[in-house]
Amino acid sequence: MRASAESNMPRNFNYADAEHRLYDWWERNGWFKPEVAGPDAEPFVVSMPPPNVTGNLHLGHALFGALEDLMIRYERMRGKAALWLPGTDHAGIATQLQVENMLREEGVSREQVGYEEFLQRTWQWKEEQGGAITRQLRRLGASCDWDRERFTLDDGLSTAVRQAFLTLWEQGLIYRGPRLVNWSPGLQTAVSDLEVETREEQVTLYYFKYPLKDGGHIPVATTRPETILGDTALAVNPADARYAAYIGKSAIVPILGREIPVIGDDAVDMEFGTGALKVTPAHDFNDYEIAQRHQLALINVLNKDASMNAKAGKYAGADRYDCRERLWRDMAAAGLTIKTTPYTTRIPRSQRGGEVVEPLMSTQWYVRIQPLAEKALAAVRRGEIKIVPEHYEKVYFHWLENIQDWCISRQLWWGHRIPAWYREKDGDPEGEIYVGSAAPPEDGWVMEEDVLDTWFSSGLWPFSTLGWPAESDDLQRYYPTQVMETGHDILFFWVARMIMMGLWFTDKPPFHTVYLHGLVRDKHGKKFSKSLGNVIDPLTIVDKLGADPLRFTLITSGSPGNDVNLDETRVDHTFRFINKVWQITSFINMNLEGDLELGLPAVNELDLPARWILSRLQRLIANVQHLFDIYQYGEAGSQILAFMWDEFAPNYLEISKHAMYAGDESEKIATQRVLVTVQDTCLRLLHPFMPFMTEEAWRYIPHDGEALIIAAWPPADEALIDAASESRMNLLLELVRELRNVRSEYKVDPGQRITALAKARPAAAKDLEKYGFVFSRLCNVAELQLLSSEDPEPANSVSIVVSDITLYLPLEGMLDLEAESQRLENEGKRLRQQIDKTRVMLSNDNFLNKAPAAIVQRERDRLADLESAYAQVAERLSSLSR
RNA sequence: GGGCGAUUAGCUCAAUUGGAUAGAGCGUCCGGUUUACACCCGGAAGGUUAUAAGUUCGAGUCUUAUAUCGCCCACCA
Repeated sequence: MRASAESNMPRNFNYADAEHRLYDWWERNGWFKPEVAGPDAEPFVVSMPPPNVTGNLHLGHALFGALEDLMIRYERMRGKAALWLPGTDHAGIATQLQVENMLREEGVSREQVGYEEFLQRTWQWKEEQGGAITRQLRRLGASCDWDRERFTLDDGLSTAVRQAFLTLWEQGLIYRGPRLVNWSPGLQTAVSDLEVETREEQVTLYYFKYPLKDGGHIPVATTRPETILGDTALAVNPADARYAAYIGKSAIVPILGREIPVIGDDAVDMEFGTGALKVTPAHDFNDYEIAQRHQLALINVLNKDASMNAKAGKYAGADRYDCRERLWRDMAAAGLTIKTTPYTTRIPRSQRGGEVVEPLMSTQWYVRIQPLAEKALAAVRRGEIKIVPEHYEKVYFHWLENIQDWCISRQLWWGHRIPAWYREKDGDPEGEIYVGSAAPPEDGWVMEEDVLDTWFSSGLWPFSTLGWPAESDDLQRYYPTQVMETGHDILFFWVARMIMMGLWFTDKPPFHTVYLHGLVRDKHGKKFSKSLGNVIDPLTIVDKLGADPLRFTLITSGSPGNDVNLDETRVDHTFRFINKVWQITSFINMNLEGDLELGLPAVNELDLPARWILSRLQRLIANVQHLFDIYQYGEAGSQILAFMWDEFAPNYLEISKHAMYAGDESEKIATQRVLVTVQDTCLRLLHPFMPFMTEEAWRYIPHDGEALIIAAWPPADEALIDAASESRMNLLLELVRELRNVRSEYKVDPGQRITALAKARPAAAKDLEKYGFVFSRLCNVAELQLLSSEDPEPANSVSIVVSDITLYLPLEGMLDLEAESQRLENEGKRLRQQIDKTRVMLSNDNFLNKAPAAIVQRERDRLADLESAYAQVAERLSSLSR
């Protein structure tokens, strides 16, 4: 078919104008929707990791946006029903904190405004702020199906959450009970193990005397003296000769005077501290286990805000740290203290807010996770789900093999209320529990106030967003999804839980591949932080340079699973690459007139440069395809860039000017068709990386189809791979390189058109004769004259030797015989070294027998070339010295 | 204490069935208003691929050890 291109192409790509225009155009035409591919198309579905609904776009979002949009656009071009399903997360703690901060600025607390009002304010905040993150994703070019956008607290997802909870409850996999939990005193909620981060910190280790009832004492060390008030035993190792005799005796809790037993337990490390351990089961996980073994009492001495409670005696009401100081002073006064030493240990802090978390007894809801974990382990072990990069599978296995029951209740207001009701029985207000999708009809039932961990709803995301538990059309067509692309930091939080819940509720792996990306850091590998002042706002980059440069840079700056260090000079460089692609398009555009037949001329109508560039193009397509298949998008992008910037633009474009300006009509058209084909292919390959510029540029070359976004992904055409043309052309390009080099070395005025004389064997001579214009275009050689082998060597010339070709550049007046001899000698030495090396290799029987034939042949060819070149250099040297 | 990853040019990074002279960008130096592009073009310098041993015809790539850095997991008070 024939097609024409739009004319009047602007000199530069105006991203600011084009980005909005194109995005609207794409969306208006329904091209983000999977339906564009037709009902029989194979689906390709990615569930977007839902960002915090009130969040703002940061580079982490930009990275996942760039990667997922790349995958989606690629599969869309391959004809799949590509669905990128977007959405946002209510993000329980994070959002609640934001609203609480807002209230604090108004001078009120959450408790003061009350539950109903607080929820209303939070919804209002969500409505006001909730659009920001999705608007920002649009600016990146994210081709999501916005009609299918979901929110973890919307009605459908709330139904899914209740259904999941009820099912697990009915299966006996949810239980409620008092346990020691990680308690966040500031947030006043339980948090899961995963939400606690421990970091080494400098603290004090307090040594003191634990008085014994019968007199004397046992020395003990602790980092948290206030927990002494909750001690219910003193433990020593039965094998410890110092203390074994005291087992069975009683000790007296300092200040409080409570009597507690001295017990023996292997868990006590004789080497550490004093070798004796105070046991506080209500405030220490380790002690809790000891208490279970010895049936010790639990005494909780902390309130929910981490102040001391009535059990702490005279310290009741004091903050935990005040109590620590006061108690220590009092103990010192009583002669019970020994010493304090500085000590480095890991302190547990809340991931949100960073306050020190306290182990505290409280009643919480748990998921008995073992059965779910086993399915999730099996799915990855059997290869039904693959993790990229693969080494994360080990991490995944280790976590799931050692998984603890999941505390799913949170004492927050913003979230999914746990569908449970309590009724008073025998004086216990929670004596009866009812779990169901709605309140029981009778009077007297009070709904559970706790909400579910945000990750409970996120865990259902791949199928809840498609309509589950209803057997909706979308669920049938688009579930299971294909790739889960997300950060490795939420492998446990989210990915593992999606796998567990997906397998449990739908009996299918929710996706077949997990692609993990790393953290985006600054150019020196430092985490972005406000205090360091190194934060880079992706939208500032988008405003300044456009979305395409940011996307391409993020994708090509790292490899899967590894952190991405973002160097802003690379964004600038990509910006220039985008301009380069635009300029190539512009060149082609201005060298077309009217219609052009699309596709390539017959191979026998193609000249050497055309065969060469098309062969290179096919190799590029094949490489990119392979790299996409193994998720190496960064390398794929770099290869496209290298092809366009280092081969197509500087060489083929320049060479094509010959046919374009000096060729006959058929040469001209053939060349135009090659140019258009190569550029069309490159734009298609680049589209998933930089959708805006490529879409806009595509309009300016003749093309078939309405839009690049829905154009077909190019297949590699093996028939066009032409190794012979590549090596013939490489010879010419190598000569060009050498020529430029010599010109530069001899400081020949770049504007000066020089003459070159050549001696070559017949085959190469033919190419030199026919394609002499290559030298004219690429290194300003006005004329290339072929000499016969009988011709004398031109006097006063510099010579260039490549393979079996010698070029002579008569540089009258510039030639320094001494320097030229030196140059040739160096060249000869270099060749000699390589010849020796290659000969050694080729005389090694092991190499000849074991290396693949193609490799051996390559070395033989290389040796022939090197020897031929060496002979010419040697001859040239001897004639210079005559 | 266990596990994982990284270590390549001054800086930031590539190099995926092991195969030619280890590539880019930024920075540095030299030279250019060549009608697609100064958001450009040409040239140059810069590397014992952390160290040591091993496997192999051949190692940046595979194995082992060491060093340094980073991350994850774990109940030494």
